Amino acid sequence: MDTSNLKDCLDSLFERFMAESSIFINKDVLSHDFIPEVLPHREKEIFRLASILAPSLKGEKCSNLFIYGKTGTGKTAVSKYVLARLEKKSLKLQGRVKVCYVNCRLAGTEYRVTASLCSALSLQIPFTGLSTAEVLNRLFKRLSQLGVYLVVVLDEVDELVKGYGDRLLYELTRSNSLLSKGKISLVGISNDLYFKELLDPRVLSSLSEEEIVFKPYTASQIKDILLQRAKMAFKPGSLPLSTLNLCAALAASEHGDARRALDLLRVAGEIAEREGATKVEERHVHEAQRKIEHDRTVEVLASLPLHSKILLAVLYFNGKPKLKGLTTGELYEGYVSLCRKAQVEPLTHRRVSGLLSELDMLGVVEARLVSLGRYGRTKKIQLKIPKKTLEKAFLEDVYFASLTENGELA
DNA sequence: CGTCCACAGGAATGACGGGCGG
DNA sequence: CCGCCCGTCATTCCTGTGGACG
Repeated sequence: MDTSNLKDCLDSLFERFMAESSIFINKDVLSHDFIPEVLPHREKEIFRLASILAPSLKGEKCSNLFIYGKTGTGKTAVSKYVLARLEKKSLKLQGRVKVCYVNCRLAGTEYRVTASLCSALSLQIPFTGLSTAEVLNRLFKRLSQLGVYLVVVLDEVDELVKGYGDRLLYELTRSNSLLSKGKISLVGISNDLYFKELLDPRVLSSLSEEEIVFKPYTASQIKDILLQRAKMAFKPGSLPLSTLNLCAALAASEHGDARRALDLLRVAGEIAEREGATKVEERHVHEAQRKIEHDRTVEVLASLPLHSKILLAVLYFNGKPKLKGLTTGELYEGYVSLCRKAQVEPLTHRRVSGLLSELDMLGVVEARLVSLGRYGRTKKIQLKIPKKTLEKAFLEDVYFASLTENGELA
C-alpha cells in the first residue's frame, strides 16, 4: 500500500469512527461496570443488604455477611449500589461510615487488598516495602484514630482465600474486639459455593452471621434488565423487540447470566454498526454469540504452554481427518517429530498425558478412553474447536507464525 | 479363560523461580 | 537483604485395567 492510499484509508476510518453511530446512543450502559439507577428484580436483595448494613449509620455493630450466587446474578451490582447509597446517606447525616469495595481477584494479593482498605481511609501505603502485618497495623491505627465505621465488600473473596488462605479475613473479623473506637464490617462475595469449606470455622461463623443467596435470573427478568438498558443504549427503533428477546432467551438458557445477556446485546450492536445496518437483527445476535465464544477460545489458546500448542498443532495437521481422532501413541509420535522440527526438547509420555487431560478439561480437545482389547487401552483424541479458531490463535503466536511461514509444519 | 497390549494415571522426587518473613 | 519455603513444571517409576486374541 503506498502512502497516499494509506492516508485515504485512515482518513475514511477516522471519519467513520467520528461519524454518529447508526445504532448506539450510549454504549457504555451495556458495560459490566455500569450501575443503573434501578436494579430490576433485585429489590429484595437490596433491601436485605441495606437493612443489615444500616445500623452502621448509628455506629452500631452490624453483622458480617456472605453473599453467594453464580456469575451474572447481580451480586456485584447490588453491593456497589448499596455501598454508594450508604456512603451518600452517611455524608448527609454527617455519619462516620466509610465504605470500600475491593475485587480480590483484581487486587491479587493480601497486601494490595489491605492497601485498598487503607486508601478508603485516605491512608497512603507504598506499593511495596512493608509487610502485610504492618499495613494492617496502620489500617487499625487509622481506623481508631478516625473512629469511623468501615464497611468492606470483598468481591471474589474466594480467589483471595484460595491463594493466600483466610488469615486476612481472620485478622479483619477479629479486629473489632481489639479496637476501642472504629469498627469493620465485612461483606464477602463468592460464586463458589464450596468456598466455605476452605475457611477456618471461626472465620466462617463470624463472616456468615448473615447470608444472602442470589438466584439466577429467569428469561423474563433478563428481558426486563435488557429493556431498561436498551432504552439508554440504543437509538429508538434500532433494536427490535424480537432481537432483545433472543438475547434474553440465550442468556437465560445459560444459567440466567445477565452479564452474558448484556455482552450479547452490546456485541450484536457492534456487529450491526460495523455492517452499517440501521437495525440490530437476530442474525447479529447469533453472530455475536459465535464471536464471544471465538474470542474466549482464542484467549485460552494463546495462554497455553508451548507444548500444549505443539500437541494441538499435531491434531491440526492430522492427515487422516476421517478417522475418529488419534490414539495417544500416534499423537505422541507426531508430537515428538514436530518437536524435532521445531528444535524443542520433547517432554515425556507421562507429561504429555497430563497436558492432554488439561486440554480435555478446557474443552479444546475430546479424549475418549477406549479399549482395543488385545491391542491395548488408549484414548482417541479429537480436536473440539473450529480449525479457523486455532489458526487465528496460532498466527498471533510469534513462534508458531514463524514456523508456518517456513512451511515446516504443513 | 487367561494373557497381554498400550496405555491411564497415582506417588515420589527433583529443578527452578518467586515471594515472604525475619 | 538473605535464606527459606512453597508452588509449578517435569521426570521416573509404578500399578491398574478392558477386552480381543489365542
